[in-house]
Amino acid sequence: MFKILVVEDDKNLRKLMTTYLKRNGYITYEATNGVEALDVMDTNYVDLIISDIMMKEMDGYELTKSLRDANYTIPILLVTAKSTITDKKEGFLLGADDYMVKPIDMEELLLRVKVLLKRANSANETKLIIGNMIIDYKQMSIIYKGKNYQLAQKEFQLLYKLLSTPDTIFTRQELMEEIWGLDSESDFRTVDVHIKRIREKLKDITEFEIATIRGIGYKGIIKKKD
Amino acid sequence: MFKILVVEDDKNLRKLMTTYLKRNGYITYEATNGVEALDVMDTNYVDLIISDIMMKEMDGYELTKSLRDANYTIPILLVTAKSTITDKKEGFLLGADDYMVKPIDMEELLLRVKVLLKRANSANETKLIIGNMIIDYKQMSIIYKGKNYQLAQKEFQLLYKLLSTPDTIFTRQELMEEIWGLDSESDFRTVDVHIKRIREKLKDITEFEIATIRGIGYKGIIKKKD
DNA sequence: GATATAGTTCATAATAAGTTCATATTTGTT
DNA sequence: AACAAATATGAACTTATTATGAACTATATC
Repeated sequence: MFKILVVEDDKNLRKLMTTYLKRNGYITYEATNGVEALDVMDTNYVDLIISDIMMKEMDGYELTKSLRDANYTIPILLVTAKSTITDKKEGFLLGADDYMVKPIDMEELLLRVKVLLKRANSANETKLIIGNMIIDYKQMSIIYKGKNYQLAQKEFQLLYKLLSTPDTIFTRQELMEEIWGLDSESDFRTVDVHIKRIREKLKDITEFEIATIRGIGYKGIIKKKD
Repeated sequence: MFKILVVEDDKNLRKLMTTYLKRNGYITYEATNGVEALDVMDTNYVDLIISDIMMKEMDGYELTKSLRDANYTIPILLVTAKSTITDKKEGFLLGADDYMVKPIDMEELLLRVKVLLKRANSANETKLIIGNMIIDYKQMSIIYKGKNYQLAQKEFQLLYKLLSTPDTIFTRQELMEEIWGLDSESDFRTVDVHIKRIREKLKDITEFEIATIRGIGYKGIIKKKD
């Protein structure tokens, strides 16, 4: 199910929104300002952000900007009491995806959330999203907390294979056949070396692990949080 | 430039919107109902539709539905005097992308149009602004810290392509097809030479980088400042 | 038609990816 | 604890791909 982070310092409004969202099948996280929001995102995968603009510590504009700067494409819906055109312009320019003015009509909120999620998800085709890590097959890139990790081609394919079917054991044979091709003459130990290099290059990422299954092969494990 | 079809039976409002849009660099078409709108689309390419809901002949809902049924993904912004939630729901469910209630604030209309186009096109601007660097496609110029850098045509197009969709890997094949044309007989190594010359000529600019993806192609990277 | 500019090709150097292998370390078994 | 078997690791090596410089060709400019 989709996970929505509600950033709002007014407790009543925040509760109203999360209750409404939960009742409609969304999982919600809460934060009272931008800094808290970033904290939540550090440890949880979030599909969409609904954020107030005026808040202490870090406001909605700053939150939007810092997420976009870090290459996050997550949909952001800004909410505000002010409705001057300058405010709207500011929000849109910084990369917000939608904008609603208080008082918020909850029905409309749900509708807009739905539209935003639909749009974001149809562009997520060949991506594996594991916690804070995004593995994009097409771009051959791994993004973790805004940082880009570079793997060589064989390494990347190996990792993708292991994590797209987690908890499943693959023999070296199987991995070689799929990634090197049926006719490969390379030694099976080559797989070990690649696994070693993946572990080394991605040692900062705690979201997953490649486990050795002695006598058989390897499997990808996705580590669950809380 | 972008082409916008305004579907509205109230002549005054229609003129107001088209005037405003034209003044901001859009090309506009007009229609007074859904049937006329479909006629216009039959003979003209349109990037976005702004449509009233209540109209004779074919209303905004029907127009939206018939376009979506025909698999058009063109962005549609519905405009209405009614603002009940049922109406909004109806519009969104049928596949509209945004919704505005009369009276229309023209500044806000412009903002929403821009966001919708960007989303649909993700290449809204003909200028790329990356930190201190401005890449103007029309003028084929690159300005960085007040200084002008001159690239040859092919070089410029390559750079523009890479930076207008950053972080995306392009194969030499893809780059050639897009810039040289489908039927080009030139060697793929030619791309390498151009890349080399771009890097050489723009080596002072730290805002971006062209990364080699060994075995695949190249990608543009926009470097974030802290 | 001379000159400059852009674009292409090609040979060679440089580099990164992939492989192999010898050795260290870990793991499971008795 | 001792042993065997398997895996991890570091480094050397091989291969494939890209970068580079320079020559060459086409195109535009005067």
